[in-house]
Amino acid sequence: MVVTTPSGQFKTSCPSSFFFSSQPRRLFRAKMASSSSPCASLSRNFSSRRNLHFHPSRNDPSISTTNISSSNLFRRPVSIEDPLPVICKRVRGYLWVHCLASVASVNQSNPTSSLPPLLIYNPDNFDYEDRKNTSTNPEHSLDLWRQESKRLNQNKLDENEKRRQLELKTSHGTEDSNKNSKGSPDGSYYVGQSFSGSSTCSPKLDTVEVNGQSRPICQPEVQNGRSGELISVNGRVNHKWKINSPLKENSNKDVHFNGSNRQHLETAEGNSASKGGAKFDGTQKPKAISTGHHKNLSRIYDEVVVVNNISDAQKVVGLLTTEYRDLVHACDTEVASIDVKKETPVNHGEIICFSIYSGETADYGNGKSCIWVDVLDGGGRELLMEFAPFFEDSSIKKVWHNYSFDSHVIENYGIKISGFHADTMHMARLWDSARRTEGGYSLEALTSDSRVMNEAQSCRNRELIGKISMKTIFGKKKLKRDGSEGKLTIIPPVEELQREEPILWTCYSALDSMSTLQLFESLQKKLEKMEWISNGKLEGSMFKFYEKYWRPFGELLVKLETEGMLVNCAYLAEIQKVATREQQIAADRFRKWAARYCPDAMHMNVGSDAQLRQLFFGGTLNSNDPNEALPLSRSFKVPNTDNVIEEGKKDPSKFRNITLCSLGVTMETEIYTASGWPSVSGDALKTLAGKVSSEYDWTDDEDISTDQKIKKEVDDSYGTAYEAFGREKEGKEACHAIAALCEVCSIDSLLSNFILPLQSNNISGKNGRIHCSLNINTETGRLSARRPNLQNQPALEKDRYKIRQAFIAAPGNSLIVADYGQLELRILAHLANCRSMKDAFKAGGDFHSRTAMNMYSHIREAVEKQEVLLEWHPQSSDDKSPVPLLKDAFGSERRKAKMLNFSIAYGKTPVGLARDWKVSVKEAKATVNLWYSDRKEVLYWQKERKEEANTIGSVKTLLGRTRSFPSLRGASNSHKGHIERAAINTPVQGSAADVAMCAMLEISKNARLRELGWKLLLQVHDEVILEGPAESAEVAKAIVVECMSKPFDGTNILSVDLAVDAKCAQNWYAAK
DNA sequence: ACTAAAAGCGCC
DNA sequence: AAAGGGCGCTTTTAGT
Repeated sequence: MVVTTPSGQFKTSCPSSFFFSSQPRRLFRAKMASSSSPCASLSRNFSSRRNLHFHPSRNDPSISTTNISSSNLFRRPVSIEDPLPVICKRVRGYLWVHCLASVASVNQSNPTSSLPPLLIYNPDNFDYEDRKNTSTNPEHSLDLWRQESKRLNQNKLDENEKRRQLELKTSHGTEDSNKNSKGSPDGSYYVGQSFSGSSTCSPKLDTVEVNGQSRPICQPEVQNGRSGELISVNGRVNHKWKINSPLKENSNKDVHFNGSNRQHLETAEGNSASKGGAKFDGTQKPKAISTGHHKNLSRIYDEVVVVNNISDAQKVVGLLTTEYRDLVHACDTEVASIDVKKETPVNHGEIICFSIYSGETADYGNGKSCIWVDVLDGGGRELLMEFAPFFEDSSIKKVWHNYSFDSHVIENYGIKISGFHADTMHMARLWDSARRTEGGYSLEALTSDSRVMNEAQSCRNRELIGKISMKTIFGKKKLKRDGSEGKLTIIPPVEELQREEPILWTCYSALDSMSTLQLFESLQKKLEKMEWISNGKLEGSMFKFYEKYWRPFGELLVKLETEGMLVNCAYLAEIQKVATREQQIAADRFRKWAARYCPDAMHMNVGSDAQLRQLFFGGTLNSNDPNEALPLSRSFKVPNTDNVIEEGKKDPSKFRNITLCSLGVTMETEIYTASGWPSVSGDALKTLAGKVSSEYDWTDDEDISTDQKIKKEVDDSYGTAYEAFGREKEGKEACHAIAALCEVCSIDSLLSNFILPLQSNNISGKNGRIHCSLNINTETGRLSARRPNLQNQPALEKDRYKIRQAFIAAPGNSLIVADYGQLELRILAHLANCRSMKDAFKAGGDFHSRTAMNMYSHIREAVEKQEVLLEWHPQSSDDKSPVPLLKDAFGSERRKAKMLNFSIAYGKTPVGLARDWKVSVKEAKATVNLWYSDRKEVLYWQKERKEEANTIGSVKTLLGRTRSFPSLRGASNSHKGHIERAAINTPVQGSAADVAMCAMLEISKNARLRELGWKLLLQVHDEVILEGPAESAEVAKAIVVECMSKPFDGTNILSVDLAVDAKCAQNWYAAK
């Protein structure tokens, strides 16, 4: 897409989202590149970079259509109600906007004839003259657009309906409608909502693998590492480390999974027999196996019963459900057609095979003990369904490694798994929560660790204990051009392996379930040897803990994931428009200002830290190493937005260099990054800007009211940039400009972290519900959420676009959002048995005010004399308290008290507080002492925990989970400090997690809630969200509050009450 | 072309 | 000598 002016020259500053600007001034035309895309209904791309400049993408490989992974996309269906057919994606920071070709295309020879003018508007540059000259007008073309999208949408719906019908007829799979026949080269063809997930078994039509980047085999128990050496620089703590990320360490480092993993089941029902037969008819010999691994692995084959036809399946299922029904069975699936890094397994992924291992005593034929079922080619679905009686039998014990994933994938076939017995990943976490830095929790890492496996019972293949990674077995070094081996390891797609290397693949896959069972046995023994002390009482072994809590909890979490949260995508699309517009305005403000000092700043990427750092702090020394300094000016490669033709070149190149110099004044900063460079974080920028508005328009002073408002602002609301720029108008302008920059950054963050990804298809299943994965994978026992992380959605005050409003209840339903009040502080009061805190909680009311009162005698006196009130609950809107409230009269004291309440549980030091409060360390220390003076028990308890960590090397939570600190020995002092703070915090945070877990179990156990149809959807540490019929919302709310207040089998074992606040509403925002 | 590191930011 | 715990995710940039 090329953006031109009427004269044919390229223009910049054409924001992407100004479809309906209220004050358009110039119309930009879009020139349609002739497209060979099969999806002619889409235009080429409009592109805009993160700095929201439009630029032509003609010859730009970085934004060419071919290298865009479809998974980068978010798509919006063209609906009748919402006719803007926008398909955006982010590629290396650039926002792409696709528009319908019929609308966006333009006749090149006569540009005015066919371009609908509303495509993209820029309010600053709209040319009224131009508009007059065109025969089209925005209103008219909007109608055209609506008609066109309606028509297209209808076509797609019809097509989809046909397909669905077809799928209902054919019982499994569909014809490969692969990437060649669908979609444009970038995979960005139109997909309506109804397109995805229309059949659990069907190939996903809305995704196309472009680069084969995705990981085809799915064991998403592996995740990024986090932990390591702590370094801190100028008052900032940073975790600088590289710790074994199991994923990278074991399987994915330098591994390239070749080819598409988007292929799927073939139709060919008739092939079933021949294919299956050909594979394992006994005439085929294993391929020559050279490596030791392969040799060992192939021995597994003697243990494996290959099931690839119905009658064999019936035979083994018969054994599983009768003779061997009382054994513990380990199960594992292998799944294709899913990108586990980006997609939820709910309504995604296809099983190509699975294995069941019941221990060596089982005999499924010829003495073979492991079942391996081929469900890839032909008849696979029927074969899988034969196993439903086994999977669905609640009395048959099944063990999994990362149950969540396998459960979802199997449930995609309509099988409701029951009989969950254990998840070895959770057991391993319970046994040792510190493996993140010691190998992780992947099946491979666990089963290859003799410390984990030494309790496994001996088995015939003793030397084979342990999973072997795909990389080890199937990885091949990619050959370089000269024939030598490259660094990159290539692994073919799993379907290919299953077809091309059937024996090795069978062994690999069967080994997973065999390893899982052995791992289970070993971990069970280990947990049985661990004492379980809950709230000071010996309760038995930690395996009992597992059975009582984490087994049902693990199962519950899967249910939550399956439910998912309903998201209002139309709303998100709306706020996206608003956010993009506001970001654009702010970005323009900043850029115009910056260009006065450094012309090239007009074209800079305000999303680039390096460029900002150069602009503001060019020449500044590195605070770690005074021998290093930022250069005075530096050149950056930016996309050639303006198609500037550089010297000696004919055509404009894709990129060009801009030179950023510093602004010419010395900016002071106290905030540095870990590596010693000046920070350009939001905090740092806000220090420069001060608390001033970003609205200031310094280019024209016509807006008097704004001007007056500015004048009223006192000087001290300006930040440090005011002084740096000479304390005059220039200084003020600098502050306003930097404030605008802050706004750009924060809006950008909201957009790219929340608004855009929430609209993506790959994290939602059918029905527009988002299914994040909830993991028990933290050191403290808290949950974490991924894909997407629903636990960090913007909270009330900061949620300027009310993103939580997008999380809604289904029609006729309502949400209940219930959260604990000061859960961690209550836990601390209980654990430390702190009189003062417990009294304050017993008294109720505003805890922080009460803390302030207890800290400061003058406040206490004021309260006693009834000069101020601790709290006031107005009965009506004009009901005012007779005397001032404490939080108003003694605001700063209460703020300090509140800050301390939260900080002390985390182990914050006086130095840190002094920095936050901008007071001396001495003063901060005095305040901290004031806090402790009334809470000696807390001080003592914290000291105990530190000693416990130092002597025993571990601490415990309320319900008796242990967190150990293996890295304690040989730790540096700063590392030791970190461990001690963690030792203080873990019992608090971990016990709070225990309470939240119990509350969820209590809620899920509640028969009444179940009858009423209420279901848990999500947990955010001290908050749970449920959805159910609106008519029973109030009843359900009361039950939820009851469950949460008495979460331990209907009682509260704590010595403090648990305060619960609950609300019902249609969306998450309203319910808080 | 792919990856890792660094920086930053969202939540409780 | 530094100085708040626990997470997940995105982006840019540099290195291979």
